[in-house]
Amino acid sequence: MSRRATIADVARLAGVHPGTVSRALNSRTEGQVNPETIRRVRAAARQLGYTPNSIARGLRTSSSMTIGVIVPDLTNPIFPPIVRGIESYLTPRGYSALVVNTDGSDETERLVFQSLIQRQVDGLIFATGHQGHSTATEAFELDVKAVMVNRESGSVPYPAAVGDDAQGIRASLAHLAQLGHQRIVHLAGPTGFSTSQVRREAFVAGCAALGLDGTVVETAAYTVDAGQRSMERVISGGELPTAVVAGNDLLALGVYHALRGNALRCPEDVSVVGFNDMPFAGDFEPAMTTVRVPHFDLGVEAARLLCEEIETSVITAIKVVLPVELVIRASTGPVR
Amino acid sequence: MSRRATIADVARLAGVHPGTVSRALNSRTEGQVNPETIRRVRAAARQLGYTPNSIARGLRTSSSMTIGVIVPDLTNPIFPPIVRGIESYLTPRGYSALVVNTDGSDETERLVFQSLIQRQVDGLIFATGHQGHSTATEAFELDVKAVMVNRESGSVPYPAAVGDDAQGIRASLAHLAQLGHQRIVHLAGPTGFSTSQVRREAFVAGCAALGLDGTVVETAAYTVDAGQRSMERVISGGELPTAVVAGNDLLALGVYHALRGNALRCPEDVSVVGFNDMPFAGDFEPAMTTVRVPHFDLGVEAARLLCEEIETSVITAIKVVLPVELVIRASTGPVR
DNA sequence: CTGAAAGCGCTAACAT
DNA sequence: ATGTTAGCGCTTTCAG
Repeated sequence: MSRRATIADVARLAGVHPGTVSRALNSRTEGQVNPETIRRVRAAARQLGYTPNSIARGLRTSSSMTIGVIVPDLTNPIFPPIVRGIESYLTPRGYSALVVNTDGSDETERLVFQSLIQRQVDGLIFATGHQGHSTATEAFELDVKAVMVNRESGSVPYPAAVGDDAQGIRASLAHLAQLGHQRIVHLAGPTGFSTSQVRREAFVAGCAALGLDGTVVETAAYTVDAGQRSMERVISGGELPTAVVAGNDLLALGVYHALRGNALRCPEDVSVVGFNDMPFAGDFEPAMTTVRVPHFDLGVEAARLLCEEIETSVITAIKVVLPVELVIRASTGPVR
Repeated sequence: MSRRATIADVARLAGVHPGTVSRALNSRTEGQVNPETIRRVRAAARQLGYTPNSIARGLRTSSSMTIGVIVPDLTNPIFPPIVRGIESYLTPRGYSALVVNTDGSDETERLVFQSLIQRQVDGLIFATGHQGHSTATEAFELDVKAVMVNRESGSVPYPAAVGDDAQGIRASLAHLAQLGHQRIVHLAGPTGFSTSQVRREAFVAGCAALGLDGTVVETAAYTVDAGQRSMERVISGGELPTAVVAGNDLLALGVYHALRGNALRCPEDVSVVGFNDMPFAGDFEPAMTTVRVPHFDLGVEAARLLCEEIETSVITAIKVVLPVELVIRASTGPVR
C-alpha cells in the first residue's frame, strides 16, 4: 500500500492551510468556510484521491466511532439477524460495529473486552448477559457505555432490548391447551440467563393459570445436544408428556432427535413448541411451531439505546420489550 | 467514561520516561530494558489500570491491526462459519476483524470499502468476488492487500481460498448415477460467480463423462425463492428429471418447496442434492444430501494467505483449494 | 539501559 | 473566512 494523501497534501495543492481543509471537508464545520474555497479543496482532494484517516481523527477527537458487539457465537443462528439490525442503525450514523465472540467463556469475554477497550470503542452491546456477568460489571465500573440485547443484565443496570418472553410462553401454553394437552414438560434453558428464568417462570405461572400439569426439566446449555439429552431423560423416566415447550429452537431440535431415536412421532405422540423462530425453522422435519422473536429489531433497538446513552451521557436503565408472535406449524397437533 | 490512564501517567508513577514505559510494555522491545524497571513499570500500570490506546499506537505505527471482511450477508448461513474461521486465525495474532455486509450491491460495497479504507485496515478479505468486481479492482489499484474467500476474484489476481467445487459436483453425479438416475437437471447459480461457473462446467463435463442426460437451468440468485421459481419452471416444462443437482442448499430448499407445492415427493419422485451442507441441512424435510464445504477452514486459510501477504509484502496469486465431501442423507434415493 | 525529542494525521482553540 | 498553534497518546530514532 503506497503512501496515501494527507490533509497537508490537499492543503498544498489547494493553496490553503490544513486547518481550512479540515473545516471544508467536515460537514459540521463547512459553514465556516467560503464556498469557493470548499470547491477548490474538494477538487484537490478528489485529484489526490484523499481519504480521511479516521485513526488520526479518532486520536484527536477521542472518539473512534466504533461500537463493540459481544456475542456468544455468531454461528448460533439468532445472532446474525441481531448483528444486522445493530449495523442497520449504526452504519448510517457513521459508526462501525466490531463483532467478537466469547463461546460462552467468561475468560474469553474478558479478553475480547480488553481488546475492545484498547481499540477505544465508544460503546458496547452485550448479547452475553447472565448472572455474575463479570465483564459487564467491569465495564460498568470503568464507566463504559453499554446496553444489553436479547438477554438482560444479571448484574448491572444497563438498558436492554429484549423480546416478550413471558408472552411467548403464555401463547404457546394457550395453543397447547386448546389442542387438549394437559401433561406438558418445559425444557428450561440453563439457569443464569434472564431468558431462561423469565420463560421458566412464565411456564409455571401459565400452567397454574390454565390448570395444566406442567413439569420443568433442566438443560445444560442452549444446544441441540443438551436438548436431546434432557428429552431422553424425560422419555426414559416413564410418564411421557403429550407436549414439550422447549426453551429455544435448538433445544426443540434436540427433542426431535430424541423422539426419532425412540421411534416416537411428532406431533402424533408428542407435540413440540420451540422459541425464537430461527431461520429455516419452517423447513425442519416437522416444520416447527415456535415463538417468533424479532431479532433484527432487537438489534436496532439496542443500537438506538446505546447511541442515546452516548449522546446524552446518561445511563437510563430502560428496558425495551418487543412483542413476539406464536407461529403455528406442523410440530403441534391435537392430543390423542 | 472517565479519563483513562496514559503512558505518561504510568511513567510518572514509575519514575521513568514515557519512552521507557513504551519499551517495557511492548514484548518486542522489553529486551532493551532492565528487568527491575519492567517490574516497576508493570506495577505502576496495573495500579493505574492502564490500557494501551491502540488508536494512538496505530497512528504512530501506521498499522491498525484490523482486517476488513466484506461479506454479502451475514444472515446467509455459510458466512458465519467463514467469519469464525477468519477470527480464529486473526485473534491470536492481535488482529481484529471488521465485518461488513453488502447485500449484493456493488454500490453498498463501494461505500463499506471506503469506510474500511478510512479506518486504515491492514488488509481485506472479500467473500463477494464476482465478474466485474469493481471494488476489488479499486482495492488492487490502491495497492490494498487482500484475498478472496469462498469465491475467486473475477477481476484481479488476489489469492483465494475456495472449496473443490468441481469435485463436489462429480461426487454428486456419481452418487446419482449409481442410484440409476439418467435425466438430471442442474439448477445453476447466477452467472458471474466463480462458484456458479465451476459447478456448472463440472456438471456438464460430469454428465458427458458418465453418459447422463444433463440439463442446465438458470436461477436468478442463490436464494430459496429463486430456486423455487426455477424448479417450478422445470416442473411445468413437462419432462420431469429424476434428480436435481442444486447450485447450493438454499436453491435445493427452493426445490423442496416447488416439489411440495406440486404434490411431488422427494426422493420418491425427484432426488435432490444441495451444495455447502449449511447448518441444520440434516434437519430439513427430508434430510438433505449435500456437498460439505469446510467453510470454517476456508476462513482460516484466507486469513493465513492475507497475513502472509501483509508480512512479506508480496502478492502471490495463489489459490488454496480445500477438499469437499458428499454427505448422503434422505433427499436422494434410487430411481423408480 | 534510559532520556530527550520528534512526529504519525488530524481537529479545535485562538487569533487575525 | 482563514491562518496559527498546540496536542491527542504513542513509538522510535538518536544521544548519552
